[in-house]
Amino acid sequence: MGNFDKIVNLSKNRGFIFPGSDIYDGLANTWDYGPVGVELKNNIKRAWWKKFVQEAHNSFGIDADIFMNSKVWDASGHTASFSDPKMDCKNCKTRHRADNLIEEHSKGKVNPDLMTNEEMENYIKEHHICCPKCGKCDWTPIRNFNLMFSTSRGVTDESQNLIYLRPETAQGEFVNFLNVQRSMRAKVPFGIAQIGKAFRNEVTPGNFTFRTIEFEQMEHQWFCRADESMKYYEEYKKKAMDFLLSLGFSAEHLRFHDHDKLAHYAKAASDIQYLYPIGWEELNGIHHRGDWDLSRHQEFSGKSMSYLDPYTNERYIPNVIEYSIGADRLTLAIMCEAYDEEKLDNGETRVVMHFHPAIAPYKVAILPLQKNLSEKATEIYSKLSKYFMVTYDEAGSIGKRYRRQDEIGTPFCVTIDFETLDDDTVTIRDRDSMEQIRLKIDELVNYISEKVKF
RNA sequence: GCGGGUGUAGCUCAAUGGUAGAGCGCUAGCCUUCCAAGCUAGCUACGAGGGUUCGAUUCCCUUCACCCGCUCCA
Repeated sequence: MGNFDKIVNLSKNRGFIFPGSDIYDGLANTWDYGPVGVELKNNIKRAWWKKFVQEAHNSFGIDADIFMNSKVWDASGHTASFSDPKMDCKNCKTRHRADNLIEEHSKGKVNPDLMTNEEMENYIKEHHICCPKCGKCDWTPIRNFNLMFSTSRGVTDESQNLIYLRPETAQGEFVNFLNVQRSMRAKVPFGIAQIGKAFRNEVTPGNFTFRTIEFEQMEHQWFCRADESMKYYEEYKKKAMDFLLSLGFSAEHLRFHDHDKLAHYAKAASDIQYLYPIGWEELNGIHHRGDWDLSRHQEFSGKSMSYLDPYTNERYIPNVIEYSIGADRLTLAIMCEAYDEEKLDNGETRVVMHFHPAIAPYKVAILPLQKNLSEKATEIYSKLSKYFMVTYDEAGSIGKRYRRQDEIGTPFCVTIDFETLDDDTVTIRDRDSMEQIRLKIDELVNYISEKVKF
C-alpha cells in the first residue's frame, strides 16, 4: 500500500493543488486547485464534455442550481436516509443507531421514527438498553449524522427555511427531464449531462483529494425505453472505459467492479476502479436506475413524468442509465497515472508528468536561451498565447527549465537562440521523447494544434 | 466524536532554558548557445494563548490544525 505523498508534494510545489485555507493551518478534506491544477482539471472537464455532449448524438448539457427545493431530497430519499440518530458507547467506542437499538429491544412494538432524540435517549436509559458489543450502558448523547450540508434561507432560522447543498448532481438532471425534452424537442432515447459541485458531510478523512466534503461530479443520464435499457447499460460501460483509455490510462490500471449489493433503486450497477497508490478504488459508476427517479418525482411533485413516444404512441416513464465520474478523483487518477520518475543516462532522475497533451495544463513553454533574447521570446509568447495556454521561463540553466516543465507536464518547450533572430526558426522539444526539431515560427501553431487534439 | 501521533524556512530535516542552522528550492547579479553546472548576494520559520522562570522554540497546561486508526460511506 502506497500513499499520495509524492503527488501531494509535487502538487504544492508546482501549483497543482494546495491545502484549503493553508495559512490558517488548513481545513480537513478541503483542497484548492492552483494555477496549474485548475488548467488540468478544466481540460479534463472539457475533454469529458466533448465526448459526452459535443460528440454524442442526442445528448444535452445543463448546469443546474446547487440549491433545490427540499422536496427533491424527500423524493430522492436523501432526507430520510441521510439523517441517522447515532450514539457512541463510551466504553468500547463503537457507534450504534439509537432507533435500531430501540426497535430491536422492543421487538418492533415501539416505533422510534415517531420519537425525538430526547425521547429516544430517555427510552434507552429507562429500559437499560446496553451496548450490544460490550454490554455496558454508558452512551454519549444522540447526534444526528446527516450527510447533507444544510443552511437556512432568509433571515429567520425556522425549520421550513432549511435548504440543503445538493449531495449529488443527478437530481438536477431528473427534475429537468421535461424541460430539456420539450425545449430541445428531444426524442427518447436522449441524454442529459452536467458537470457540477456536490457536498457531503462525511466524517472520513480523505486521502488527498480522493474523498472531500466538496467535490465535482461529471454525470450523464441516458433516458431510454425499458426494453432497450440493458443494451444501453452495456454501451455506457464501454463508453466510460473507452473515455478513460483515450486519456492515456493503462488498461492494467483499470477494472470493472460489479456491485454485489444493489441500492434500492438500481437494477444493475458497475464501477470502474483505478489502481491508486492506496489500492483499487472507485473512479466512476454506471448505474441502471430503472424508472425509479422519474417515478418518485412524479409521485412527490404530482407532475406527470411520462413521455409520449411519437413512433409507437405509447406513454411511459423512461428508464435511466446513469454514468457518473468524479472530476476530482479523475484528476487525481490522471496525476497518479502520469507521474513518472525517469532515470537519465547521467544517473540523475527527472520527474515527468506524462499527461495526454490535450489535458496538459500548459501546451508550450517559451524558453529564451539567454536573457538578451527575451524580446523575441515575448513576441512568440504573444503569438502562441492566442491559441494555447503558454508559460514563459528565463531563469536558470536551460536544463533546469526543462525539468520545471517536465514536472508540470508541458508537452512542448520552444527555445529561442541567436539563429532565431536571423531565420525565424526555433527548437521545439518533446516532453516524452526529449527529441528536438527545428521549426519556423509560423509553423508552430499548426504543429502544436495537431499534437494537442483530443 | 473517540484513541494515538505530529506541529521549527516553500520542502526535507537539525540544534538549543540565554530568541535558531543546513541541504534543496526561490529571487537578483555575474557567467553560460539546449537537459537540475559554477560564483556572489539575498528572502523566508519556532501554530496560538496562558503558566513556571531573571529569561521559554525548549518544561507544564489549554487551545487550534493536520496525520493515522475506529466509526460512517447510495
